[in-house]
Amino acid sequence: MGQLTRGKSKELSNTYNEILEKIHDRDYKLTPQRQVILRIMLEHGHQHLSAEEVYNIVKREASEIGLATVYRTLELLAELEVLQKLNFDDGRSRYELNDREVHHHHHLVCIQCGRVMEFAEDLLEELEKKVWNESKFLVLDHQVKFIGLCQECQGKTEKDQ
Amino acid sequence: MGQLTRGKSKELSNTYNEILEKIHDRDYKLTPQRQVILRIMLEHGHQHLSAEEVYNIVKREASEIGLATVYRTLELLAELEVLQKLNFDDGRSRYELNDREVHHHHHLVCIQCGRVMEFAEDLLEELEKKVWNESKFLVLDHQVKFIGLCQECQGKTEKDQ
DNA sequence: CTCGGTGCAAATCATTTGCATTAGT
DNA sequence: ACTAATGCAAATGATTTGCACCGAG
Repeated sequence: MGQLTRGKSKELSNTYNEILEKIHDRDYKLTPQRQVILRIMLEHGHQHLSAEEVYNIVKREASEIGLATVYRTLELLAELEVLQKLNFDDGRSRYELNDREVHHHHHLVCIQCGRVMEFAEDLLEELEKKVWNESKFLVLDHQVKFIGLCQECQGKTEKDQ
Repeated sequence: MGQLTRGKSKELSNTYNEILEKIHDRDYKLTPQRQVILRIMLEHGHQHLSAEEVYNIVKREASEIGLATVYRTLELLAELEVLQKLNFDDGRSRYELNDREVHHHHHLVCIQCGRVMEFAEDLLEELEKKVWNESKFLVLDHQVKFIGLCQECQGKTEKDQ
């Protein structure tokens, strides 16, 4: 949230204004719908929202935006690398803010309660380097998902259920 | 990786017969459909097949199995940890053999041509340990996906297309 | 003024499900 | 025999798309 103003900054942009600028640079139009959805994603960026969830938040907070537009806008923001599209095998895509500071983290998906937690990014650079050295695949991004049992559910499985 | 023979061995099983036994142990019926699909997955286990692709192979090689049964069987085999369910954001789930020897590897997904390559499993144990130490989340499995450009497509993007 | 963007409804498409029939055990 | 498993076909549910209208540049 600091107001950094100087510096060329990395490819990823994250402040509201930087993103608006990015939209403009790519000759996309700055519609009120896009602004609303972007604002909501900036506010709820860590919540792994699905298109429908975004749609509902919009309906509650602002007036209303067509569901199709929500889909199209989320897709657009993912293409702009503002959002990251995620899949937790619950039958719908989810989006999270691609935060420059936090970069992305790993996801811990509990098979019992379905909750998704986060785990600070770590150790992947070394692996990416290795991928490049051994296969010449140019890594632009990565997603790491751990499937298992969260602390609460570990207790449960032994006794109940 | 070594041929450990003693000990209780890990949970994963992989030979045709071991899997049949596992099906039997869990009181699932050993139907010809399940045997056919299992055989096909053992033969094409590295190909990230979708349900529909399995369905077509069945139709070509053996007689025919209902698509719904293919879905149900793949789901069953995933539950038995014989298969791993994967998602490469192409709108359908894919399945790959959960090979005990190779364990699973990371996936390199090319954003240009869509091809999916594999990369030997590595370095994740350390990270899993860290996850446990810091968050007490019990990791049972993981999936690592690298998104980027394969060697061929790196050339293309600079000139063509 | 001109297109790209939006909203709606209809279309798609993967996956799931109800149910009568079949077949492992 | 007793159920679980199968195979349809119909239902579901997320996502996409066609198209008339609207509004950002």
